[in-house]
Amino acid sequence: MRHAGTMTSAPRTARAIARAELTRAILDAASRQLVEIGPAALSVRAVARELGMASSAVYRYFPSRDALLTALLVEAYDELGTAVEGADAAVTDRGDLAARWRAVCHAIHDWARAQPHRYALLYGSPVPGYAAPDDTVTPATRVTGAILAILHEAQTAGLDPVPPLPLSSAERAGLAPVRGFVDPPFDDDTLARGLLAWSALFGTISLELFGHMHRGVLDYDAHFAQVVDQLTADLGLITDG
Amino acid sequence: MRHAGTMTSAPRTARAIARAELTRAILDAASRQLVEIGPAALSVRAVARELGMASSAVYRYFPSRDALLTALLVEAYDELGTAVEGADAAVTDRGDLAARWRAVCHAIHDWARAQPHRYALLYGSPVPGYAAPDDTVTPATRVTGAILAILHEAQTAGLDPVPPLPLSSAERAGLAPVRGFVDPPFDDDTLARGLLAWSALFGTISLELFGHMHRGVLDYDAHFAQVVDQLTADLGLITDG
DNA sequence: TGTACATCAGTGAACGCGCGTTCACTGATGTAC
DNA sequence: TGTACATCAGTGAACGCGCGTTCACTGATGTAC
Repeated sequence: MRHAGTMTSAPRTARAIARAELTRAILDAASRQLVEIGPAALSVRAVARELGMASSAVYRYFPSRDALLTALLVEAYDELGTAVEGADAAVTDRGDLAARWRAVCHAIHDWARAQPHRYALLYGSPVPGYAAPDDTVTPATRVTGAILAILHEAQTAGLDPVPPLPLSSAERAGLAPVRGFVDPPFDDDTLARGLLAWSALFGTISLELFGHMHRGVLDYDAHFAQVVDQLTADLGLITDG
Repeated sequence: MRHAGTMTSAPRTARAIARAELTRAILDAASRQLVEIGPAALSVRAVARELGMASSAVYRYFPSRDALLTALLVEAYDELGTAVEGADAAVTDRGDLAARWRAVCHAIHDWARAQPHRYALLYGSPVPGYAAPDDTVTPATRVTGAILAILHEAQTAGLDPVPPLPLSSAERAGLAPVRGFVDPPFDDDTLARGLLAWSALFGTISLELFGHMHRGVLDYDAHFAQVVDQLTADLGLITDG
C-alpha cells in the first residue's frame, strides 16, 4: 500500500498534481484569511468560497479546521526557519559569528515585517481553544536552533559575552534543558546573555509589530538595527573590533 | 443637564446603583469569556446568557461589541497600571531605584501570570478588525510611565548604565519622541539601555506566557528574577553594590 | 489496446448551532410641581 | 405627601448572516488484467 500524500517526491498522476495544487491554493487562501480575520476566526467555508468550491470539498484535503490551522502553523514555522537558515548560510565567512548573528536577527525581523499576521500566529497570543499538536514542534525548533548554533560556536571559539551576574542556583537548575541542547553544554555566561538576547530580540519585534512603539520610536529599522548591534556586542560576538 | 455615568462619584439613586453593578457584572462576564474563547470571539450574546438576561439588554450598557472590548482593554491597562504604580510606591526608600525597578518588573510579571489572557489582550496579537480608540491611550501609558520615571530619576541621580554602543544618527533622530517624554530629556545611554530593557522585559514575559520557553526553561520565576537582576545591573541602577 | 472495477474529488443539501444589532413594547424608577 | 409625566432597564421576536461537519450522490481518474 503506497500512500500518495507525502509531497516529498514529485507527483506522477494528474490526480496527484491537482491535489498538490489545490492543497497549496487552500493554504494560500487560508493564509490570506489570517490577514483579515485572524487565526481564531479562520473559516473553512470562507476558504472554500474564495476558491469557488463547495465547503465540503475542503474536507478532502484537511480533515478539520484545526488541521488546516496546524498546517498554517507548520508552514509558517518552516518558511521562517528556511529564511533564517538561508540568511545564516549566506554568510561566507563562517567564523564571523557577529555577521551570522546579525543576519539571523535581520532575517527574522524582515520576515516578521513582511508577514506580520503569520508572525503573530507564531509568536503572538495563542489561539484560544486550539492546542498545537506535536507536528509543530520540529519546525518551531529551526529558528532557535540557528541561534543556539551560533552561540555555541562562539563559546567553542572562546568568545566571552559581557560578564553577566552569576546565576542563582534555582536558575542554574532551571536552565538544564537549554544547557543540554548542545554538546559540550553551554556555560552559564553564554546561557544568561543568550537568553537575554533572545528575549530582547523577540520582544523588540513584538512590541514593534503589535503597535507599542507607535508613540515613542519613529524609525523602526534603525531601532532594530541598533538593538541587534547592541546584542551582538553584549554577546561578545565581535572579534577584535 | 447632568450626566449620570461618569462613575467617579458614588451613585445616588437605586437605578444608578443597579447600573453600576450590572456594568461591572457585564465586564466580569466578558473578562471570563476572554479566558475561554479569546478577544476575537468575544460575544455579546454569550455575556448576556451568562448573566441570564436578554442579549439586547447588554446594549443598554455598551453600545456595541467593540465598545465592550474597548472597556475591557481600558480596564486591563488600568489594573496593570495600578498594580505597577502600587508596587513602585510601596518601595519606601524612593532613592533605591534598583528596588523600584525590580518591584515594577515583578508587578508586571505577577499580573501577567495571574491574568495571562488579559496580558495577551494588551501585549499579544492585535484583535483583527478592531482598532483601539483613543480612550485606550492614556491608561496604556501608565506602565511605561512608571518605567520611564525610574529611568529618568536614575539619569538625574547620575547613575550610568553599562555603556551601550553609540547611537547611529538615524536611531538618534528616530528616538526623538521617547527622549522628550521627560524633562530634562533622556541622554543616549539611558535611552539605549532603557529600550533594550523594555524589550527584554516584555519579551521574556511574552515568550514565557505564549509557550515558547516550554522546552527550554524549567523554573520561570527564577528565570524572570535573573533577567530582571541582569537588567538592573545593565541599567546601572545598583548604587555602590 | 481495451475493458471492468476501484478509487477519489467535488457537489449540494442538510443538521444544529452561533452571531450583532434593531425595534416596538412593558413595567419600574425618578422628578417636577 | 401625592400626583402626572418623563426617563430608563429589560424583554422577546425578528432580520440577515455566519459557522463546522456529515452524507448520499455523480462523474472523472487510475489500475489490474
